[in-house]
Amino acid sequence: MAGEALGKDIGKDFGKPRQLDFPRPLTTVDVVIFAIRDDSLRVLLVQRPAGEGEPFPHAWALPGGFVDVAKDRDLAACAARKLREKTGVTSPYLEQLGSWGSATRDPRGWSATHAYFALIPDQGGELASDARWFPLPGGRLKDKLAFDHGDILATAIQRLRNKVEYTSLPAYLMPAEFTLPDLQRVYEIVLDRPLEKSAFRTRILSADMIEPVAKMRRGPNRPAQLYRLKKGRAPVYFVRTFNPPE
Amino acid sequence: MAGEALGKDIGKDFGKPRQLDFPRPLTTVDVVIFAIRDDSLRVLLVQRPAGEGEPFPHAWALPGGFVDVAKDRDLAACAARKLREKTGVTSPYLEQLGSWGSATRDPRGWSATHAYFALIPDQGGELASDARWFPLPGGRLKDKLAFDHGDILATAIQRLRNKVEYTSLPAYLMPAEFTLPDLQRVYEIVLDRPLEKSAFRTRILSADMIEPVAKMRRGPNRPAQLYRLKKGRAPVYFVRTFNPPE
DNA sequence: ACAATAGTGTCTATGAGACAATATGGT
DNA sequence: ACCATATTGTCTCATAGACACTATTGT
Repeated sequence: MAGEALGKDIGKDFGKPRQLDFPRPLTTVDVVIFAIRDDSLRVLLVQRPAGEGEPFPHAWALPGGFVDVAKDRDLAACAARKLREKTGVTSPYLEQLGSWGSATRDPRGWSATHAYFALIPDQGGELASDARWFPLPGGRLKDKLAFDHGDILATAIQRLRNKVEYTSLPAYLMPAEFTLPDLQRVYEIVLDRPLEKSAFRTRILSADMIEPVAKMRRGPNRPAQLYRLKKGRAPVYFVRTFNPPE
Repeated sequence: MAGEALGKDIGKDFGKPRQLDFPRPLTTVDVVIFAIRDDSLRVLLVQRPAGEGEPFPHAWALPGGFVDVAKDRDLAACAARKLREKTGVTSPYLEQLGSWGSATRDPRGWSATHAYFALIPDQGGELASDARWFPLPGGRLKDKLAFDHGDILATAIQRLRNKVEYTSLPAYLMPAEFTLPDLQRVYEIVLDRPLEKSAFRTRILSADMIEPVAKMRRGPNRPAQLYRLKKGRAPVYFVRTFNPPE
């Protein structure tokens, strides 16, 4: 069976496929999905199944799986499909994080995963029953994850924090309409340190990435202007970082 | 034959490998190798073979090839091996660039490549006979490359230029000893614009990334202090970019 | 002395950090 | 009026950009 499937793929158009006749690594795609929930940064994890031959039974892992050469046109489409299947989100911020491949990361054999990195707004309720949002206190996850997913997650958190210093990425974690203090709070959650109100506002407003809507957020105090992301959601790169506090 | 090779990989430790019984994408690693030669940024390309069943015969391509599950412990080792085979360099700057995978990028079937990005000093003479250093006038390559290697190369150039704005990466393109004007020249070659001498020197020297050696470069004018990279070659990130000229 | 390049200093503009001051709603 | 939060303003500091100036070699 394996031979037939592989042979069909190999022998299609070429007379002498000798050079393709060697074992191929497994190919997977995994997605690190971040969202802000309950005032903290969270990552979506799924529990590994416990069937026979399944590696890391019951362990928590990044959502992902094998590339389906029939269904997936390319890697990004595969990542988008996995994100959609788990969260229903179709138009997120999705970027490639990197790839991890080695002889030992999967007990089933030499395998390589293409890791992606998604930012989505808080989606309210419904999740697949095997999925959960895990908080990341101090930018770390307590639990050990399946495969090398702990490494991949750590890399994703580092990349997110690093980019938040000088880009508009947190905008993709916001709901459709939000205030400047809301946005600042999200920056502070991700960076885990307070930012200066005044400098923050100057920077965001001069970046020309958001526009006011004709509404105010009302509460028991002075109302705040509501904004939304401008169309053409390309992330903005600032010329200077928020100065780290050493 | 194909079935036997695949079966050996699959059936090793598990009783019911049903879930692995599907076609696997091809897995390759490609390396974008940059160096400065003759006062210009160059990339190392190799010519595709012309045997039967070979895709893109005679076309130029990035050095790379299939992951060898017997020889390569992991992806980085595979990339380092390919770099070593083509250039003899063993201790370069090597980082992951990203991965490209789709049903159509290789006529032999669904394939994914893990692309790496290397910076090496100019190595003087000897190259494999199928390899050549191509200049990149204006940050572009005239020739069409095999597969999607043109896209990969363009991404690598963009990443290099972007990082050069705020990191010490060009240091890895320098020979063991170099002067500050030498280093500035390399920055200018990569960025394709002149930089201010004074600001450049202040920035590099305060970054604590190089140290003077007890020698001067002599010429028909004032001698220049020679420097070398400090040990622990981690790249330095500056807190501000060189201001782009808009 | 002169050419040529190495290296330093001076002045200005920009934007962050600190923090004070003001604005505007609900109660 | 008072509280709480939003929004703006003021002052200082660090660093890039522009550009002038000084230093040191070979010829």
